[in-house]
Amino acid sequence: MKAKKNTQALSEEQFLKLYNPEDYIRPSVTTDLLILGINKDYSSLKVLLVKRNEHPYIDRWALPGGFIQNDETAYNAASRILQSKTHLRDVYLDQIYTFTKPDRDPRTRVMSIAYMSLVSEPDETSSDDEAWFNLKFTDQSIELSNKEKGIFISYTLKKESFQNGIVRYENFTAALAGKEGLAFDHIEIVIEGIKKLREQIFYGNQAFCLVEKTFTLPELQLVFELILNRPLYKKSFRDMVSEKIVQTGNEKKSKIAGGRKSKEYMMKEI
Amino acid sequence: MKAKKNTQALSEEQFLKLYNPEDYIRPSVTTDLLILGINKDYSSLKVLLVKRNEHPYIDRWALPGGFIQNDETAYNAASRILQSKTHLRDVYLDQIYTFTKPDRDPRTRVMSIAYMSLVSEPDETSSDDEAWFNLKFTDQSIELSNKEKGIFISYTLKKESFQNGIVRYENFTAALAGKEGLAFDHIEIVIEGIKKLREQIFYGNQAFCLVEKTFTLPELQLVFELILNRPLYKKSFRDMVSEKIVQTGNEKKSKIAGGRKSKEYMMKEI
DNA sequence: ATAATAGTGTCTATCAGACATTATCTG
DNA sequence: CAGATAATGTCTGATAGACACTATTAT
Repeated sequence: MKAKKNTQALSEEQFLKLYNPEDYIRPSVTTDLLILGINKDYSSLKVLLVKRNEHPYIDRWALPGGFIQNDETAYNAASRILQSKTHLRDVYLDQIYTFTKPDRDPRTRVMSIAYMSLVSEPDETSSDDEAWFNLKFTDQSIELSNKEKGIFISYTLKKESFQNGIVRYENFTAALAGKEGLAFDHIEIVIEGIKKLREQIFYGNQAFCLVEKTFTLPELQLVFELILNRPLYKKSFRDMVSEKIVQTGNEKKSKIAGGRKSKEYMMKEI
Repeated sequence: MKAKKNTQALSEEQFLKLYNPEDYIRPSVTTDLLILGINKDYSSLKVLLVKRNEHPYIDRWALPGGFIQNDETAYNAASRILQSKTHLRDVYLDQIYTFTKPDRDPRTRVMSIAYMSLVSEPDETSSDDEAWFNLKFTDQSIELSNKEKGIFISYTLKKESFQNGIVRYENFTAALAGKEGLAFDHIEIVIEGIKKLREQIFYGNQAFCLVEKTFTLPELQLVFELILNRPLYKKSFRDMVSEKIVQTGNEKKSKIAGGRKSKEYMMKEI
């Protein structure tokens, strides 16, 4: 089969020798990471942002990201960047979507393959150009805030109806509400990532990535509620997760004064 | 804000002038299309394949695809390629996944942003290098066949368990069973596309893209069953779709002799 | 009439939503 | 004990699975 000639009577070997990648458009390709975690006191969803120290969008906050190297898959690149930021291994990491608007980067054509990572116990990195932000995602707005740095990034959301063939989508469109927003189109990555996580959280086991190895059901429920941004009924929630978990035998004291001890659980190994 | 200088004391304007895209890795980026349709007699799921007339994988069947041009989004490129193949407009077209293995193309680094399109009434294109193939996707195998051309492409599937952080995936891995398979990693695109379609079919309206504007419920049920590759209970199915459809008032005769006439339906406009 | 297909009726098990009750802990 | 939190009980309504039955057509 290798001997097969093409229309110019070239074998595959000859063809590959003559092939010049410069004949085709070659954009830069990056991967950007939506790294999510939960506050230690389960009061807020958190997202890791970095402050850009270079043009374009210099001094703006952005999702961590970087160019994909020659010998890497997009996943490998995302994994490398994730490790350089969090020093964590074997962490949940999944492709969200690929963003390709021609003008999304003013330098040159840059496409971005976005990944989402879910980590437990975000350690309090306290560098100047890297920080965990509180993330609040409602039907009306997205707010990213960091109290220590006094930064409050805010977008208002409009639900817009898109038509794809005969299928109608309800999609969020973000409009910057405050003075300065995230760099590039990173707010769209946040939106797509949260949307995907909300779709999957009931069927997959993503929530278990955001709690510690052992957890109580009130804690796990808070994780679900933070992601979905709505309260869940305690009994229904417990019924729903009951066959995914197993008791450790231990009990945990509630963080706040008063109240009964919680039973401790682990994810059930199949 | 434009006046802000970077570490080399360059303004954004100066920086962009000096910025050289050649300093970074720039792969070629294509989009490949999984274009699905249903046989006129609702007996088989169909996929549009093209025969490659150039190295690499010359003479192999492949998903239609092409390079993304300078001024296009990936969606625009997919839409352009789709129209050149099917001459259809306003058709369902959605991003599936981006494939980035460094060696997936022997020419050079080529990433592919895969899209899925759903069309009704595949017209019988009967050219030498473009044809609709029957697609059968079971838990054990994927078979792509075209009787007129005497082509039967077959892969056996293994369910493999992948671990992503704490989340375990059941994923299909394809191994070529026949003599020649699809070009490149296109079988993976088929797998990812069908997987995504199966996940969405009950919640979205994708099935309506595969039938004609008016349809009967036995027809619509066949579409679901072909995609899911399992039988559905008639009554449950009808209850499930009942609030998405509306009667036209017409009746349609069954294609085969004998049997009661079916009522005709349309998708309900919201 | 018979076979084939279309369309309904109904029972069951499951499960999310909703709310009430019991259990346990701190001060 | 009061107040707070954890855990469980129970009712309802919706729905998927399963099967049975009725209705309409062609031969």
